[in-house]
Order: sequence, then structure tokens, then C-alpha cells
Amino acid sequence: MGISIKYNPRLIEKKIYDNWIKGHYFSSYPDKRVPYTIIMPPPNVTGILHIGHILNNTIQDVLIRYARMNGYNSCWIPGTDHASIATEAKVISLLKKKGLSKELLGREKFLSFILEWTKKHQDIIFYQLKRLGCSCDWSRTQFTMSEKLSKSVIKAFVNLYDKGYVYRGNHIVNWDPKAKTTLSNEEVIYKEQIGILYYIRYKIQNEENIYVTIATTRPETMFGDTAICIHPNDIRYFSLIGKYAQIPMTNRNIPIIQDSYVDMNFGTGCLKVTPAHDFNDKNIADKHRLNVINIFNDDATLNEKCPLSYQGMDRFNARKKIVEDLRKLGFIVNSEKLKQKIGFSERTSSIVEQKLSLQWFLKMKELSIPAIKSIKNEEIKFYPSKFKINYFQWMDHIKDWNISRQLWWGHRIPAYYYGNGDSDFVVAENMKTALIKAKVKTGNSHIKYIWQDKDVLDTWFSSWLLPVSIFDGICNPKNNEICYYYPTEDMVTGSDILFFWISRMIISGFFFKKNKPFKRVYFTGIVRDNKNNKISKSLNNSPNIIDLIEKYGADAIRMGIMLKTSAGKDFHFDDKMCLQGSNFSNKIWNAFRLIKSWNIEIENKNISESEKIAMLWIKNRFYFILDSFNNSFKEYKFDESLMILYKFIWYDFCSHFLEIIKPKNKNISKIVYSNTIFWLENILKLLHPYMPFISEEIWNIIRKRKKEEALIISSWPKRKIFDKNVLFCFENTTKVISKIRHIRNMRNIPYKESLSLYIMIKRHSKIYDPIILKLANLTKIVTVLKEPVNTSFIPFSIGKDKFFLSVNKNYILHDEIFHLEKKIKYFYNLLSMIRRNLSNDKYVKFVPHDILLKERKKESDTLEKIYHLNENLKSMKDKMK
RNA sequence: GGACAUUUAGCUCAGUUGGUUUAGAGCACUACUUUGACAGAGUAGAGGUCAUCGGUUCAAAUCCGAUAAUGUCCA
Repeated sequence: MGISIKYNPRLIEKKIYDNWIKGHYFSSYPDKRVPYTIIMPPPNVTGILHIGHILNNTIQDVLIRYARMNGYNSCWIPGTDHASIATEAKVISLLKKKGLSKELLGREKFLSFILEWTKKHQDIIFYQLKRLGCSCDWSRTQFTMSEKLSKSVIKAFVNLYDKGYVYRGNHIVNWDPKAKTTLSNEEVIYKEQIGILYYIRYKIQNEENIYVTIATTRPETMFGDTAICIHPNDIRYFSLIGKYAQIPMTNRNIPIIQDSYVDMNFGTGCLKVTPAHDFNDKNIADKHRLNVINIFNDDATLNEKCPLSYQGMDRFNARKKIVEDLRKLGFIVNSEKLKQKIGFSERTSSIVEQKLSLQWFLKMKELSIPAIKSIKNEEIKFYPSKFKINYFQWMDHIKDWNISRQLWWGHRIPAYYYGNGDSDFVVAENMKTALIKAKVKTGNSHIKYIWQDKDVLDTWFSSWLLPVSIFDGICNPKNNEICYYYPTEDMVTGSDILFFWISRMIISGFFFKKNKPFKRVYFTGIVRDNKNNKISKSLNNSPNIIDLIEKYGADAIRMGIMLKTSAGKDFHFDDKMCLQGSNFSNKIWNAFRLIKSWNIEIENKNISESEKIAMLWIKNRFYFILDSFNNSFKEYKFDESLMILYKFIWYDFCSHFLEIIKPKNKNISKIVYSNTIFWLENILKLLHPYMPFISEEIWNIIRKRKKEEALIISSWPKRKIFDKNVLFCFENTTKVISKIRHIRNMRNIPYKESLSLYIMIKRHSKIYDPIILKLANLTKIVTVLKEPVNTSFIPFSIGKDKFFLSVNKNYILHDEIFHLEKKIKYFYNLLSMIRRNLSNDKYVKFVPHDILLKERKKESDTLEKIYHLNENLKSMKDKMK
């Protein structure tokens, strides 16, 4: 026959993928069809893909293949992210091993090292995606540092600056004193630590022996204090309001102010305000117009604003010495241990300093208004919708976005300076324009030297533009592609970047395009291993993707993953789920082998009744399944839709349909065969989005296909009405079969031993009998009016129908009687529960009418069931005598 | 510290506005079945006081409150 007994994905997947590429099936160009666009969240070039990416990209591929087969012009755009700080850190540590540093190399050489690194990882990432079967349009591959995207970033920056949204200003930022750069919030990792809370007294000015005691974990910042703050309701300190307190070991006096931010129960209820080194203190300072004193150098040593004896000292050494000195002078009243959360730099592990710093910011409040609206009115839908809560929470308290980074790898800020003053700069797309602007701004036409800002932009400042910039919608707002492909359909991403990316993309979409960037956001859960640990590079607990694919096949991994994923839920990865996938592949493969092994009879001889029924049933069953599959799929319940398909293929198609039509002599009539192939082809279509390789492979072995007949671009089955009655009758038939198999199983009656069945049914249609005969291996089915005599049998009932399976007397067991009695008892219990309801006046009075009817029917059904079971029990007991 | 979420069979999860025969699925498990597509298989079975306690109701896995555990985000 030439088809291998085991399905071997390794031989097949590569060949199939190459054919898809050769057929250009992934490519998309604007045409008359409706577009369906997905932008792949670009993986960072810092590393290679892990299981989380596999989950994410499989979902996207499933969506895009489904759309493609449903007639849309599908366009899935792959890409990578330059990941400014993370990549720079990786390369720096690589260089360090070689004894090099970025300063030693200089900007240009350093960047060439990074480019080399980037190229290497891009290749690995794209190779991994291809092995997974991703049908992205590779001719549209993006990179966030490409020329096109960089241009858009710069243009967007200039545009936002010109409109007054981008500004340069002094704000508190997260500062990594080791790397000497600002950090985004996500690059700060909070860990709980035990610190010491010091109680320090500050003398009240112009008062003898009156002090106010504050509590702080950071005594070294006291030289930056500009106020002491108490809660407006705190009566303990009313006498101090309006007075000044003297910072110990200095001559400086600071005001005592009131603000409800202060927690009266924490420490003494008095807060020292250090606006240059704490977000909240800065807020208070802004409100009360306090001074701001920065006491740190860039490397977090104390600067000239501090007393001479501490200048130049590291912050931690300074703390020790200050505490020592304060103790000596009697300023420390108390100290106690305190659990606190400390922010560490993800990159250098140094403790992050909050620091007032001159940086570039984007005003967010106004920009966020349409973005909030779009989620409120469901113009953009979240799956699951619970993430709307988080979204609104963040959006409602949105802060200006610090977009500058003191790094080299990234988009250089297009600000050009002509002097050392804080506002001696212009913002322009290039140096030439900048020079002109500078001349205009200063009125000095002799300016010759201007220099560009050394810093780069936050990575997210490029990725937040992607849905627009990918189609060049920022530089060429009216071009064909942006008009055709925008807005995109789905965004599939982890919930952890809701704020950093999703929210900002929505903002940028409405700003630059006056329209949403995508219609739906599907949030994948966090991927964890079977010990509930987050899959991460640092734990090194992600399996190698290529190894997994080699072992199980891409289809098996896709299937295993999709069967377990559910929007927004954490995802526990286990090798076992791939095993289920590969078993399933093998099942399909062997079903196909079976069909292929049959000889088609040229002459059309009579088709048996059971074949007719099987064909009728599988047709109706298919359209029933198609509906439920589509419904689940449209709700983005991929696990559910796949499970529907899984069971349909395994149980309905293989266990029932194929078993019924399976010929003994391998000869099958042409009609039955072509019918079987027809349904198999339809099954392959439904399967294709999830398991593209095996489905395409079988599709092509069934018969030779032309290029335009590939499964990947075939059309999705159209829904049709189905006859519920056919499904119902068939289901009853399988119940009988199942019952007989159970009886065999209980008594170890070999399958080979043929049995006879007597049926006592009022209106029994015999058309299903051949199926029962075949699948339960019976010699005959006889319709009777009453219990058969002179033969030993096992009675059973399904609904109101009674059955008697004739067996050798030896097979009747006491066990069965015991089971029957147990069952009867169960129904008596049920009956008593039903009757408890029905005898309850309140129940009868309040319950809706239809429920009451149902309950009454339940009662009569149960009674009937008990009656039948008792009958069975009685006859069985008689037989035992 | 604050906000939110989760807790259902050994594991991973369904369970729509309280009412469909005292809770469902897949996997794993147990028993039996091996020349007839597939042992990567077949058939059947067993598994749950729905986290705990209290409340609302004729009726609670479902609604409300408290507690506990876990997780995420924010500070």
C-alpha cells in the first residue's frame, strides 16, 4: 500500500512547508476580498522562542488559516523587536566576557556587534516559527529598527512634539545607578526585604526642646527633605502646623505641611518629604510648591547638596555613617525592623533609585480619551473581557510616559541642541531640517554646529506604532496598504503587556489614524511548567522548541497546546499534551490508511442498509458538528472547538462510521467509498487550522492536486441544516450497542461469541438493526411482545424500551443483581427528592410553570424507570433459580 | 499596603441569567480484549460533602458576606 503504519511528521512537515512557500499561499496583496490582518507581537531579538511564543503564535496561525479558508484576504505579518535595553544588556555581558565594553568600542562598533547578535537571533526565531507551521507573509517581515519603521518613529515623535504632546522635563524616574539610565516600570522588579525603619527627631524652629519625630527607611535622603507632612485630621500635630523643623546636622529649616496622602498609622504619622527621590513626595511637593533638592550623582553617590563629610559616598555607606552620627547626636529615638518592597533593576540587579531627572515625556491624559472610549463601547473587544477592569484602572490613572533612555541601541531621539540651556534645542526629522529650525527659532542665521541628543527612545515607543507604521501609515497616511489593511483584526498577546503595549497601541491608533488598531484582543495566559513555575529564561524551564517538534511533530504540539488553552487563563505546559497530539495524528493517519486499503468496486452493486444509514447519519452529524465548531470558534473558545472536532473524528468518524462501513473482504462500493472520501475531506478542512501538516499531507495523497487546489486555500464547509431525528435515532442505537458491550465486558463474554437480542418495543423501526448486529456482534435481533421463555438472557432497558440479551446461563452473575439493586435504590432516592419538592406548597406556588412540568415529568420518568428495573431484577432472579 | 482574579475528579479545565433525572469533558488510572487501519488501539469502569464557614431562597457549584490558600497588577 505504501503508506507507513506509523505517522511520521518529521518526513512530512518540512516538505509540506516548502510546498506552501513555493505556492505563495501566505502572501497577501490588497485586492477585492475583505482583508483579515494580524500583526504578530514581535518577539525580542534577545533570545529564542519559548513555549509561550509557541502558544501565542499557534493561536494566530489557527486564526489566520481559518480566515484564509473562509475567503478573507489573510495577512499575517511577522517581525522582531529590537528590545533596546534587554538586547544591549545581553551584548554588554557578552562583550564583558571578551574583556570589552561599550565605552571601549564606541557607539558605531558597539552597534555593529548588536546588529550581528540581532541577525543571529532573528534567523533562529524565524526558523522556529516556520517549523511550527506559521503561515505568515514572510515577504512582509518587519523589524522595529528597520529603516521604514525608524522613519515612522521619528516622524511620530516630531509630530507629537509639534502638537505639544512630547516635552522635555524634570520628573521622577526609575534610575538604574549602575547602568546610568532610566528604566521603564516593567524593568523594575520588586522584591520583599527586611529593612530598618528609623525614628528621627527634627527640632522645631524657635522652640526649646520641642521636636517632631519622623520615621524613614532612608535616612541618607534627609538632606533632600523639603517639608514634613502630616495628615489634616491628625490632631496630635495640630500645634505644629505652620511651623518649621530643622534637618539634623544642617542649618536648613523645612515647613510642616498637611496632606491627606500621609498614612496616620504608619510610623509616627509624620512623613519627611524628599521630592527629588520619591514619586509620591514629588506629588506632594508639586501640590504645595515645595523646593526640590537632588542629593545624588548619577551613580547614586551623595552630591554637593549634602554636608561635606558625606559627599561622594555611596548611598548605602552614607546611610550607615549618617545613622551612626545621628545616634551619637541623639537624633535617633528608635529603630525597628520593617518588611518593605524594594525595586531592583531587571538588567543590573542594582537597587533602583527614584530620581528627578531631565527626560523626554509624552503627555498621556488627553491622548487616552478615545482609547478609553473604544473599550467602553466595545469597539475593541477583549477576550476575556475581565481585562477591561485592569485596563480602565490603568487608563484612568495614566501618567506621562517617560520615553527617553540613556542607551545606544534604539531610535535616537530627534532633538538637536545648539546650546546648553534647557530649551536650546529643536526637534526635527534630520539634521538639515534641524539646522533650519534652529536658525528660525533663535533668529540667528549663523548657527553652524548643532548636535543630536545622545539618548534613544524607549522600545515601546516604536512598538506602540506598529499597526500603523507597518503599513507606512505615519509617513504616507493615504497609501493603499494602510487604507486596505487597517484596522487589523486580532491581537494575540500575553496579559502582562496590557499596559506597556496594548493600551498604547490603542492610543496611537486613535491619534495617528483616528481609528482603532485592531478589533479584538485575545489574551493568552502566563505559561507555567507542571510545578506551577512561570516559564522563563532565568529558570531555564522552557523546553527547546525544535527538540519538541522533532520528537512529536509540530501538529502534535499545536494540537496539545490548543486543546488546553483558554483565554486569559494560566497555561500549564506538560510534554504529555504533545503525546495526546501525536496519538491523535496517528489515529487520523490510520483511519486514512484503512480507507486507502479498500478496493473500489467498479460496478455499483446494492448498498447495504447499514451503509445507507451510516452515510445519512455522518452527513447530519457533520453539519451538526460544523455548527457547534463554528460557534465555539467564533467565541474564541479554541479548546472547545478542537475538542468537538477531536471527538467527532475519533468517536463518530472512526469508531462508528468507519466501523459500520468497513467491508469484510476489502471491497467497497464506489458510492460508499466516494462518500467516505467526501467526509474525510471535509474533516481535513476543519482540522487544517489546528493541524495543518497532516491535513495537507492526507489531502494530497487522496488525489493529486493542482497548485490552486491545496487544502490551505480550500474553502471552509458551508453550513447546512441537519435532521435532529436522524441524530437522535442513531444515538439510541449506539446506546444499545454500548449496553451490550458493557454486558459482555462485565461477564467476560468474548467479542467473538455471537449473541442474540430480543427487543420489546412498541414501534420499533428495524432499519438500525444491521448496525447493532455488526457493532455488537449479534447473530440476530428478534422483536418480541413479551419476555422470551425457554432461554437464558440478561434484561436491560433504555428509556421505555426493554431488551433481552440471550446468553449462556453461566454468564448470569450475582453481581448483576447487586448492581441492579443499587441502581434501583439510587432512583428511589431521586424519587424522594423530587417528591420532596412537589409536596412543598411553596415550591409548587413559586416555581415557574415549565419547571414544575419538568419536575412532574421527572417524577413519572423515574417511576417508570424503577418499574422497569424492578421487572428486570425480577426476571433475572427467576433465571437464577 | 491597595485593587482584582482564581479555588469543581489524580492532572488540566467546562459549567451561560440560581431550576434538563442528587455535577461534565479530555488526559491519567483500573479491568478485560491482541492476525484483520491504529496497543500510539478497542470496550467498559471507577473517581467529586463543587476551598472552608455563615447568609439569602421553595431551590445554591452558581447570588451575598467572612475566612484561608494561590496568582496578577498597582503603590
